[in-house]
Amino acid sequence: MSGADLDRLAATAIVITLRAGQSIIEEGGIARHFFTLTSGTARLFKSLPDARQQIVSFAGRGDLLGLAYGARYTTGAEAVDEVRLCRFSRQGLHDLADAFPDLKRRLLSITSNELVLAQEQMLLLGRKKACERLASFLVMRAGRTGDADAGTMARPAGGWVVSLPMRRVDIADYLGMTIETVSRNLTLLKARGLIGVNTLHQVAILDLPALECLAAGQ
Amino acid sequence: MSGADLDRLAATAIVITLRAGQSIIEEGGIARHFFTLTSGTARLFKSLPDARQQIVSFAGRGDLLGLAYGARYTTGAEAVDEVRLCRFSRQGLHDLADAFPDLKRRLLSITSNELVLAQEQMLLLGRKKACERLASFLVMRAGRTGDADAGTMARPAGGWVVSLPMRRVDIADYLGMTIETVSRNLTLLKARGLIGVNTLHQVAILDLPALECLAAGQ
DNA sequence: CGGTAACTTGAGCCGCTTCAATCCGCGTGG
DNA sequence: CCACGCGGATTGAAGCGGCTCAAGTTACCG
Repeated sequence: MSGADLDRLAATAIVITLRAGQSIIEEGGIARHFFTLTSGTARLFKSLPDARQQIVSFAGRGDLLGLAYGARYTTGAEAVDEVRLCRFSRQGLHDLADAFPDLKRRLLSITSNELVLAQEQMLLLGRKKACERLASFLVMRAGRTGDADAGTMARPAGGWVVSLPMRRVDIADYLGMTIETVSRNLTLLKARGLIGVNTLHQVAILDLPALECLAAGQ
Repeated sequence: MSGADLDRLAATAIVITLRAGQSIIEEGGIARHFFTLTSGTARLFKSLPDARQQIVSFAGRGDLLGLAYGARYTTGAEAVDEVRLCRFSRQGLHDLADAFPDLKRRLLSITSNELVLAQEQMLLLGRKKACERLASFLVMRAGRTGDADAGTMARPAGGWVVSLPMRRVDIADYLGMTIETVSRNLTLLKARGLIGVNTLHQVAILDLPALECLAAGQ
């Protein structure tokens, strides 16, 4: 996006700050806006009538929300921790996309990328065992090299440190399992010496190669 | 795509016919081409080293293969039954997309659509029970209103007839379960009077509302 | 410190997988 | 035209991984 594009878009922008748990996008609602996340983490999810939930992705700083859909939002979005975002008119983007082909290329690139991630997640949900899922999740989180506030990591003496701003129930809903299974397998990975659990929301990766191996299903 | 675009693209095209089981795209291979499927059905899949497989989608007539990826194919593709397709140069498409912004819009629309379907499938794989998965699959297949040769349906006296060109193992790999569970649940749905199994590759939907209800998780 | 929400741990159970046997459909050749 | 053979599908029995339910523990916040 060039500076001029951004300026025109910025004219319709509203800055919003939300606390943990508050709703950003209502699943099935009419898609009037889209958002850019400037700080914090959000969960994008789909639900079944009896409250079963599947988190489709976590969004961090710089990510766009509410884009890849038609007239209605097909996923909901909620704040995982304190979230700041800019709200834009959806129509504004469409006008802009018509005027600036480069923007379309950018949107295509973002969407393609999300599709590849979604397909990787389908492999995880359909075919991986619980501990492989958790390993995949931790490796993926470690790969977010500080591009999001909540996903920052550093390399202290103890190894890679991964921050997990979400609660266990979010991890469970992302990996298609229960909080108990998440908890048990975290303990398991810790007992095997692959990770260290520093606090509830911070995990140290002690043996990244072994974790990657597990994540790959070997 | 306008006629002129197609003409330029067609200059690089090669028509290919494959038998059931033959490979179209090798997972992880360098992405030199893309394909349009003109008849038959293909499976797109991702694999783990120990041969566990997840089918990410089935492609029918008119679908594009090998598009939404980077330098390498992130999913493999194989023929489910006899498949005819046109092979195009990937570079040709990129040149064309730069010259004709409308094509980009089209690609974005296709990719967005696939993303929405992928997210729906994540909900299925992560949170639905075996019989709900099978019901979802059959309803989805019934929804393909004859846009693909292999997915055609008609409405005879007995109800909607859905054609399933793929084998049970493909259905299992698509729904994240085993062939035995697929088979058992087909028998179950039949016993409940929701479907009738005409042949191995053709199922009659006798109670679509009930099947949709089951698919939605109610 | 107390209170509460979130997390961990334990015990028992259930749905799906695994392993194995049988059945069916279809093509082939006698 | 029918017997045979083979790959794929169904059915059965047993085991197990993850779920459910329940209790205990920890982190966090006023």
